[in-house]
Amino acid sequence: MKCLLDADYVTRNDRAVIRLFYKSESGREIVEVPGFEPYFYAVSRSENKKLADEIKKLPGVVRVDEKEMTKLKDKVKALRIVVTQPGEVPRIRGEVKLLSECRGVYEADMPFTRRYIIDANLTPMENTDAIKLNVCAVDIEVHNPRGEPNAQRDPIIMMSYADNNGLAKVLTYKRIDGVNLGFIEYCKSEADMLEKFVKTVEEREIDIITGYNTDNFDFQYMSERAEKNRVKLNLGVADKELKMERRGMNMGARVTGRPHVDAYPVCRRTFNLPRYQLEDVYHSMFGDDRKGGLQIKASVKASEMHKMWDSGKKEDFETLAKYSLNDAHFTLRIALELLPLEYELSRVIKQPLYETARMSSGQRVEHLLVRKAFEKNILVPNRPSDEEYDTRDDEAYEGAFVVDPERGIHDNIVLFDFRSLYPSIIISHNIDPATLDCDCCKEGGHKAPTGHYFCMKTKGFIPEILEGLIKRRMETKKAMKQETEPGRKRLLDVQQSALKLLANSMYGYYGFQRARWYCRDCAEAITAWGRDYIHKAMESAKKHGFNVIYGDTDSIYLTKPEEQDIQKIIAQAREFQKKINSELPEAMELEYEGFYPRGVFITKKRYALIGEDGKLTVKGLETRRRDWCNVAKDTQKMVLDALLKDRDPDKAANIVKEVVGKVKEGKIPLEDLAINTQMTRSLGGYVNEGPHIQAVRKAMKEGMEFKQGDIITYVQTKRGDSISDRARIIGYVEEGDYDADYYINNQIIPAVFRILEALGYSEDELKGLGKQMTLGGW
DNA sequence: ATACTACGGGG
DNA sequence: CAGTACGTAGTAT
Repeated sequence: MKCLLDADYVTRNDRAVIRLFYKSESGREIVEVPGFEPYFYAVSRSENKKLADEIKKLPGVVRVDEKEMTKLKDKVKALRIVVTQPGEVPRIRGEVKLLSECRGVYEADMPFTRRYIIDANLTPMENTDAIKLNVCAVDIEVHNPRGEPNAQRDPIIMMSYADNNGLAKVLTYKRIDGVNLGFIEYCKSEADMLEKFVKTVEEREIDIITGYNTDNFDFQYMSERAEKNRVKLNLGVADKELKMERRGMNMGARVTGRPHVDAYPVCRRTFNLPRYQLEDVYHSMFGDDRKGGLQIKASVKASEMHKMWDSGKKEDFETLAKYSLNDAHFTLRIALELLPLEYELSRVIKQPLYETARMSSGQRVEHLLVRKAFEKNILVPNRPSDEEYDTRDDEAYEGAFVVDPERGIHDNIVLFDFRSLYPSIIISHNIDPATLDCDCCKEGGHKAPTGHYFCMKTKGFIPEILEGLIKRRMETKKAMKQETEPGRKRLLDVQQSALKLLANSMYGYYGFQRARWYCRDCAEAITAWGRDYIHKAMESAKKHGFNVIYGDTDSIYLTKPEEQDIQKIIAQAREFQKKINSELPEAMELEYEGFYPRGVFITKKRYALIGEDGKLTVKGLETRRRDWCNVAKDTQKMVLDALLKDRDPDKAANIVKEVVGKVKEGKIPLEDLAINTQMTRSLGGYVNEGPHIQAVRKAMKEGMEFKQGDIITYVQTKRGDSISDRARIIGYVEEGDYDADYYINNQIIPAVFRILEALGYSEDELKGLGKQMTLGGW
C-alpha cells in the first residue's frame, strides 16, 4: 500500500527519468522510471505521409507514427511525434507548425511529469486513511524596522514549527536573561536557525509542509536569506533544495517529495470571507476556541515586531515567541482541517497535491478533462491564443440570470442555492461543444431556448464525465448514510464534497475564457434553460408567501416581512423547498444555504449580510485594500455595522457626516490618510505614472531612494495640479497638510456611498451639504 | 472610451 | 522550464 506524494523528472545521459515519491507503511520510497518518451501531436492538411516525412527530418525527432483520434466532432489520423527530450518540445513544435502541410499541433504544452502521470494512469494521494502522513506548519518572523521587510537587509528573527505528532517549537538565536520558555530552541545564528529548521523537517519525517502565504512570503524570504547566509535549504526528499517557481503572477514554493501546501490560496477558494488574514480564517473556522494554539492570547502588530525584538525585555521577547508559535499552531489546525479535501481533489483530478492545491476551479476541471480525453483518445484542444482570448472577452454573454435586488435593508433572509441545477441541465440536454448543432439532429435534437440544439444520438464527452461524477457522488452519499464509523463517514463526506465541487464547476468552465473546451453557445444554452427553472422556483416561492428580494445565477434570497417568528419562517421555507424539489427533475435540487437575520442589498452583485453568529458576508463593496486610506476603510466598516448590527441607517449617515466634518477641519492624523501602493516596476518602466510614482519622483529630488517592489506610502496634499501631482511621500508632509476634498470625494464617499445610496441618501447629504435639491426646490 | 496599474495574504 | 492567475476598480490620457 503506497501513497504517491509527488513526482518530478531529472535528465540523465540526455534522457528524462521520471521520479515518483511514495510514502508506504514502511517508509519513503523513490521510484525511478526511465524510458518514458516525450511526444506531441500534429494534424496534416491532407497528406499525412508528406507531413510525417518532413517532420522526421527535423533534429530531435525520434519517430513519427499515426494514431486515430477524435478531434471535436471528427475522427482524424493524428501524427504522434516522439522527441528526444522534454525541453526540445517547444523548438520542435515551432518548426512543425511552420511546415506548409501542418494544420495544427496539439498537446505540445503539457509538462512532462503531468504527461507521465496521465499516460501511466497514476493516482496521487491514495490510501491517506491507512498511511499516516506527517504534516507540519511553519511561520517566520522578520526584523522589519523600516516597515516592509527586505530580505536583502532584514534578517529572520524567529521560525516557528508545529507538527501533527505533537512537536511545537520556536527557533531563534537571541538569548535574554530570565526567559524560560520550554518551546524555544536556541540557535547560534540565523544561518544555524535555517539549518535547524531543515533538520527538524528531515528528522520528523515530514510528508506535507504547510504555512500561510508561504508561497509569496515565508519561503520566498527564507530562500533569499539562505542564499545570503550561504546555507542550502535542502527541505526536499533526497536533499533537494527548495525551489521558488513562477506560477502566473504569483510564486509557488516547491519542495520535492514533501508537497508544500500553502493554506492561504486554499482558504481563498474554500471559504467566502471578507478577509483572509490568518486570524480571520481561524476564527471563522473554530470561533474563539484557541485550543489549537496557545491558551494565551498574544497578538503583535507587524510594526511592533522589530521593537519587541530590539528592546531586550523579557516580556517583549516572550510575547513575540508566543505569538510566533501561535501562528504555527493556527496554521497547522487550519491545514489539518482542509487537507483531506485537497487530498481527495488530488485523487479525483489525478495530479500531484502541490499542483492541485494551487488550481482554480477552472484548472481543476480542465485537468480532469485532459485526463479523460487521454482515456478516450480525444485530441485535447489547444489553449486560446491571446487574440482568441480577446475575442472571447469581447463576446462576453449575458448568461447568468440576475434579478435586480429590492434595494435597502431586509430582515430574516433565507438563502437557497440552486447549483446542482446546471449539472443536471448539462447532462439531460447533452450539452457539449461536440454535440452542439450536430449534423444528425437538425430535427429532433435537444432544442435550447437560444435556438441551438444538441445531439440526441451520441453522448457528449463532458456530459458523460459529469454523469460519472454525479453517479459517484450519489453512491458516496449512499455509503455515507450507511456508514457508522465516524472517521470513515467523514472521509466519505469529503469525497462527496470534492465530487460536488467539480460537478458544479463544469458550467463555469464552458464560459471560462482560458478554457480549452470553451463553448459560449453551451454556456448560454445552460443559463437559458436554467432561467426557466429559476423562474419556476421564484414563482413557487411567491405562492408560498415569500418575497424574492434577490437572485443571482443559482441562488435566491427570500424574506417574509409579515412573519416575525424566525422558526416559523425557516419551517415555511423548508416546506417551500420540499414542494419545489418534488416538482423538479430528480437530479435537481434546491438546497437550503442558510438564514441571515439581516442584509442590505444595493445592486446586482453588491450586498452585505450578517449571519446569526454576527459574521458579515460582504459582496462587491469591500474597500479593504492597502491603496485605500484607513479613514475610508474604517468609515465603511462603521457604516456596515450601523446598518446590519443596529439596523440604523441614520446612525450610519451621521457617522459619515461626522467623519467628513473632521476631514474638512483638518483633524485627521496623517497615518489614517496614508495610501499604500506598490512600485511594481522600475521607474523607467512606467507608461502612465500614477500618484505613487509621481510622489516617488518628488521625493527622489530630495534625496530619497526607491526601487522596484517598494511599498510607497503617500498622502494627497493640496499642492499641485492633478491628483498625481498632489501626491507626496508621507515623510515630506506636515500634519494637517492634506487635500480634504480628495479624501472626501475619492476615498470616503465612494467607500460608503455605494452602500448608502441604496437607502436613499444623496452624496451631498452625506457630505453635510444638506438634502439633495429636487427640481421642485428650484 | 481605452489603456494602464494595482489589489489580495505575509511582517 | 512541454504552462505564467483572476476579477475588478481607480487614474491617466
